[in-house]
Amino acid sequence: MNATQPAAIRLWVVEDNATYQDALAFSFKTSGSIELTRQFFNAEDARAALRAGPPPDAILLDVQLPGLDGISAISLFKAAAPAVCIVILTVFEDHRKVFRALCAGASGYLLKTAPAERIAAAIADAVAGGAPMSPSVARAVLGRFVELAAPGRNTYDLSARERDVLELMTQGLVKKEIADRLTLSPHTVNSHLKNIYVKLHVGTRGAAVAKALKERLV
Amino acid sequence: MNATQPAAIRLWVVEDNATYQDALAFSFKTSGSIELTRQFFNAEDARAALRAGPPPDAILLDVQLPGLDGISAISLFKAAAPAVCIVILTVFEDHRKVFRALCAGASGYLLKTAPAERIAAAIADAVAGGAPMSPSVARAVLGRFVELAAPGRNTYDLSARERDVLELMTQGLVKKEIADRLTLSPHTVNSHLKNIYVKLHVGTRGAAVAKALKERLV
DNA sequence: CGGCGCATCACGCGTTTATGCGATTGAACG
DNA sequence: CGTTCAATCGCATAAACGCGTGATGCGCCG
Repeated sequence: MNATQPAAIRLWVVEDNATYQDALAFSFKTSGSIELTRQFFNAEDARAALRAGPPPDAILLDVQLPGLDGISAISLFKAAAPAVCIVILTVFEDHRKVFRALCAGASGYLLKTAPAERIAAAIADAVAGGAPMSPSVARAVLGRFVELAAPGRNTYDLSARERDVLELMTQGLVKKEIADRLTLSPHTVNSHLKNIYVKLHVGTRGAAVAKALKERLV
Repeated sequence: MNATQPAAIRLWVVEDNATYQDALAFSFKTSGSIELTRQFFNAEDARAALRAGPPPDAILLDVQLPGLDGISAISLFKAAAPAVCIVILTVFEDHRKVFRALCAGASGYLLKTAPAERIAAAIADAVAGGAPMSPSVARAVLGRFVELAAPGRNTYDLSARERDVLELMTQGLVKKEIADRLTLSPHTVNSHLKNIYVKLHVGTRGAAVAKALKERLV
């Protein structure tokens, strides 16, 4: 399909290595879908530019920078331009750094070992709502994710309906609201609550909510 | 570089839709780097084969299957062949399902909207140690990851004492118990509770506990 | 078929909570 | 030195809650 070409992605690059900057600029020139509108050699300048004028669609950001480091820069960039997609491009694969960058608001994390086409594709991916990462980075994130998100093994034999009720409890709803949300009588919700309390071995709403969230029952 | 061609990835596919199976088989035939060695139409047969013989390098697994569903199958596959890379390929984008699949041991998660080349690339990626995901899935995982890994920076200006009370609330204690634990009058606890509710913008104990735990305030 | 678990609904009682209205103290800050 | 604010305590009331004790219908399974 040769649809009308979509507007090119306006990209800024923040990278202190001039040679690498040039290489990137060259590869984007041939890519077509990405328009490299500005280049910076440190994060401060990029930040100032963000605050001064219209933001780009995406920023390709190195971590190792003179002065303000890349990871700290992420939050600042996001504060100045919340909608901008920040993709990290670095040689560092240190997991701590990776996680901090992502938590600070980065949309993607690439290693400089990635081929040029992959970098262009990743930027497009990030702007389109994805989260491009180099394979090893993705695997590390996934590993940590599983560690954090793995549901507790204790299911406490809650029925499906009881889980529904429990979930709404964790959203702070009161009995009547739960009843309305599930189209039930408040009496029925009462029954479910009682059963939940018995199964979770708790006696109060707060304890039930706490147990549910701590043990990831919902 | 035309190095000697690496050994093709031995792949099994578990997918109940015969037409889609054929389409996949065709696309892999043209890909070259992937050798589709076995095809199954349900998870039970695949599991039996895994237990019986040598495992493949990767398994492409649908979620919606007759009988044993794909997500439950992941753990079983992993138990039978820990080294195998499991890549989910499904139409479902339900986040709960995605997270459960990844926690169960899947290495990747693709939507069936992905183009054929992307699927082949993803399998190679997974075998090479990556974690291929469709953009929207990756973003959802990243979002949840940040939620879990990033301590909530919202402190809501809670005072030290209020945090004490909040923490005890998250342990399921009632007002009187909190008072005893902190050697306070129940009236004082009452005051703290009121202030906490105001600062957290909630109106009930359950909501306060939920917010505290979800946003890592304690 | 007959039990069993689940979901649904119902009532009542005593307790806890949420939320008004206060007050006094003491530390912090300009 | 006066103001501010957290921390402590007091009280009253209406609403929500916890908990016991029911009942009815439905589907499943041996």
